[in-house]
Amino acid sequence: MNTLHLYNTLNKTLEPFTSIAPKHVGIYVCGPTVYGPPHLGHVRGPIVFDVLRRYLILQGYKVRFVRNITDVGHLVGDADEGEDKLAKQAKVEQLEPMEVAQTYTDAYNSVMDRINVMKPSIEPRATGHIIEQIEMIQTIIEKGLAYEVNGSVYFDVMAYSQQSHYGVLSGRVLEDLQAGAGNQSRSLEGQDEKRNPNDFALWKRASAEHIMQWSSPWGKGFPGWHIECSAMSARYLGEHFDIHGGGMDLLFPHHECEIAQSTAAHDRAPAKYWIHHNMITINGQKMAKSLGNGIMVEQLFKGEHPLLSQAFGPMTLRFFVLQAHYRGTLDFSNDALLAAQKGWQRMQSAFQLVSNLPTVNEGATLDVADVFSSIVSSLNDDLNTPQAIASFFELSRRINLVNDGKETITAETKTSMQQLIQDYCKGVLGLIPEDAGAGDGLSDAMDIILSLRGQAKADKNWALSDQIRDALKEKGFEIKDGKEGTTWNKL
RNA sequence: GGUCGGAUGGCCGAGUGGCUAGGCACGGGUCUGCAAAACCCUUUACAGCGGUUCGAAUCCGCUUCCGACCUCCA
Repeated sequence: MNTLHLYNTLNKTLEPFTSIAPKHVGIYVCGPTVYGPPHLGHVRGPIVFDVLRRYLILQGYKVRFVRNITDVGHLVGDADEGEDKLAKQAKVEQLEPMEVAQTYTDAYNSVMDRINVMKPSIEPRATGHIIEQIEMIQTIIEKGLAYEVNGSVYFDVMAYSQQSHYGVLSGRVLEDLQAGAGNQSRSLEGQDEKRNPNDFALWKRASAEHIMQWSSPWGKGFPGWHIECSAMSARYLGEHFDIHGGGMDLLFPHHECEIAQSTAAHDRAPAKYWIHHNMITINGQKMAKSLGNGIMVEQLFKGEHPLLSQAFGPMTLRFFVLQAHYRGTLDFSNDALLAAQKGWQRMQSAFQLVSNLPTVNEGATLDVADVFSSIVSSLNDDLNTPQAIASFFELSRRINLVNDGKETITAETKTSMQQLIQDYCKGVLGLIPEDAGAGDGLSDAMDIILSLRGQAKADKNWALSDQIRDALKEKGFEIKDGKEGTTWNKL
């Protein structure tokens, strides 16, 4: 494919991407609810949309990337129905809700930094946009598409569906929703206030013990579960913007409600493209607290989890995520992670060889034009990163062949190789070499150790040289003796 | 129950009418003090049963199994 195509959930088709405004793209991605430490499920979406953003930037677009922090709302399931998730956690920990939110926002962002996800252009918080949300609710009420009951405001789905299609995104039909088996046992608070079971809250009246609450035209309360994204995306990207992203689990009701609210308030659909990534599984099973198979990102980085045999670095994680297409499920397992780690290391060490590759003026035996075009067309095909990575392995193979003197390249081919690595691997995929100890003197210290070991080798003191190699390996440093000298890397 | 996805070799994971993706693991080899790396060779899979077709992992039907969502979730 010659141009970027994306699968638009709205139309269930692959569509060529064209921006609403020339050379500018607005992206809104649903961010985390910050009430717990980041787990593996938190990592996929950000990486996927980071690649999309980086690819658009490479193509010359100016991208405004908005990813919110949800620090209010969302009800707790289980026995604590109706209670605010953040408030609940706060009671447990005896902390201010905002303190909890801050702690986990920091934890989340620290993970984002480590896996090389670019910071959002704007990272708005729900609690910082109560006014915008209230104003939007008022607009919807004025249009006759929401109603107030006992200090709560509900979106009138039936009234809305008279003029617009409720269910455009999820393909859900109102009649089917009414049947809604499976959840009948869950009696939700305020259900009897609604005119119709499908109506959803825009604003909820807060009980006295509810910690997070704000004044509103309808009394003290807090915003509903979907309105924040509508209000903040409109504020920062406009009423109609390019791309809205999120996990498939948010498709219904969250995104469906967003579309309904925004359309009600602004008389137009909010986003042109809706992009949804699939979920992750652990050893083929859904990751869930009840199954006891949840893995926190920190546990992965430290190797501290019963399902993991060792620690896996941030780039291994990123590489692993990109080795699967974003719309398929991604299965985490120790074996799969080990495979990803090995593959990523091999690719990395090949890439390190490029700058020293010899070139010839004529009679070169290979080039990389085909690799270049296949990487570009893979990315254009709905961000097919696994295919792009396969091509990067082909590039690695060719680099190694040239390095071994079995094939030759021109200087132009070498430049192409460098461009591919710089612009596409580092730039778009965001896969950067994990530099072990740059700037902290580790590299210098290692040079000293390795030169001493080189001396031992020259003396044929194999016992000593092997001892040094083994000891370093135990500490996570791998030593490789090549023809051009000894190299090392951090495992 | 409703809606929507899946099932690919030992593991992960692309592809989607004819041309054995790729990674990891396994086995053999070259190289090497040994190891690692690198390179070469090797391993022909698409849940089952029917159908369409010159040809199907790819299209259609049925069956089995798995999963997601259906007002907590990334």
